[in-house]
Amino acid sequence: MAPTPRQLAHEQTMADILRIAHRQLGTEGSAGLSLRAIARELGLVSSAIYRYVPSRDELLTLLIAESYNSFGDAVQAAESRCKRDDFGRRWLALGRAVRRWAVANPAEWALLYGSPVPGYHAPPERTTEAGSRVPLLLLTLLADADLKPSADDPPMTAALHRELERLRPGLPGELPPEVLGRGLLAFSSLCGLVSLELFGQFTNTVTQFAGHLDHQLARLGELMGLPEPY
Amino acid sequence: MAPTPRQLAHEQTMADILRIAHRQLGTEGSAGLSLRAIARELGLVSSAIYRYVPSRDELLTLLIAESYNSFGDAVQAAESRCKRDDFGRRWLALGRAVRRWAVANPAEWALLYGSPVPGYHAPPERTTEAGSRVPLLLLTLLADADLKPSADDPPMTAALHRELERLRPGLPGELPPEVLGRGLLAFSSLCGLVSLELFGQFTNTVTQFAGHLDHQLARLGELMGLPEPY
DNA sequence: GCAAAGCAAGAGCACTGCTCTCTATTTGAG
DNA sequence: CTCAAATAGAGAGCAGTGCTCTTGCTTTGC
Repeated sequence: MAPTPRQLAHEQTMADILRIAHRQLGTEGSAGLSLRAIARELGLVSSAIYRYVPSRDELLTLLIAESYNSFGDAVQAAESRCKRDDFGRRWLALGRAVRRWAVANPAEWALLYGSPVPGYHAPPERTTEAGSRVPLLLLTLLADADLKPSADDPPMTAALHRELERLRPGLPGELPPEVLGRGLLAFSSLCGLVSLELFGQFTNTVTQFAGHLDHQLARLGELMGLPEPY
Repeated sequence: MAPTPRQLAHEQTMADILRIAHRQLGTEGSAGLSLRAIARELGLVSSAIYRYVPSRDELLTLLIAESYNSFGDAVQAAESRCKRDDFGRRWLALGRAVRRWAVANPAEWALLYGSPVPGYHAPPERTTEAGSRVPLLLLTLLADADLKPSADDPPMTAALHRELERLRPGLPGELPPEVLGRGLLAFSSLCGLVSLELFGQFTNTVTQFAGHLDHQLARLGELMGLPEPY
């Protein structure tokens, strides 16, 4: 069962392709991702690249899955370093890690949370699981915190509840819909904050106050009912 | 000073180009925007299109500016139909209008608030003004509401304050930084909500609870300190 | 040892943005 | 009214893209 030299070479080339693709993504953006350019850089003729990657769309799917996991790893690592019962700090660490990863990998962030690549739609069965990792971290945190919905919060439909259960039959199922709604709002807000900073609406403006991300995270934590981590 | 037939024809062709470009944007996405396809549809040879549009990037800039104004018009119209002193309702109307426009023009929304078109960066002098219209509506609303910052809110740097004054020396200059921070947070959240719904993260999940956009808007309004519009 | 599988090369198709030259038409000034 | 200048369009062409097909060469596994 030892891998043959040929298999090793194949894996190596495959890794090279992904490495170059990630770099291209950073310099040229998702639409500038060119199979021919990758082949050229590898010293291959353009058609040979199709021995490794069946199509450009497939390469994009690979990059998306890889990025989702890199993103999930980074956020999970940061969040898991906090004391489990310090819910405010866990949220703060999560938010900071999200932004840190996005700033370090802007092209990948655009791939995951920006507008979809035109003409291409990622096959859900290969991306939703990895893509749900970070949202699930937040939902787990909310379940751990065992928050009570405020009395005057209007209840949400059970449809969303079921959708989340289908996604992961574990902890989130026990979340009251109101808490869940606030959690998803906080996550959307976080994505919006990071995207506006990265994609440069307002030029400096948002960049400025995103430097004060901690304040915004505190406000969102308060919105979710989490205790201040100070 | 009467426009010659030639000028009229030129304007007509120009309008046709933009119309077709918008349609292409909707069906193919921003990267699928093809000058050659537009020329073909107009019955022109591919090179003739450059009599009207100097380059593909320039066409994108035109589309962006047009979209920003269409967006600003829609939101402004909705917001201005509210009683001026009903601040909660003005926010609700603004948020609903933002989502309504985005759902009606998803490709344009992606152009404005999605990831930037790769290899292209919009010249700020031609887009930031139109792009600031909707954020300014919210800032004006906050200034009108004359909100007091909560005592325990940490102050933000004056740099952001100055940036906003430079942008529009009018009302926003009088906003306390804390109120401004909460307003920008609410706007970012709104963008995040709409983007997550449109770009299909979570598939149905977010779509579900974005149907309950009013609840989320109420939470954000509460976060800004606006009164409930009920 | 040899057939089978796998890798790479090369040519080629259809498409893109964009530039160049050339022609027919319209315009505006004398 | 005339005639040069400005303009719209046509056509060819360059460099790039994704992708397919056929053709060799090399390694693999029986």
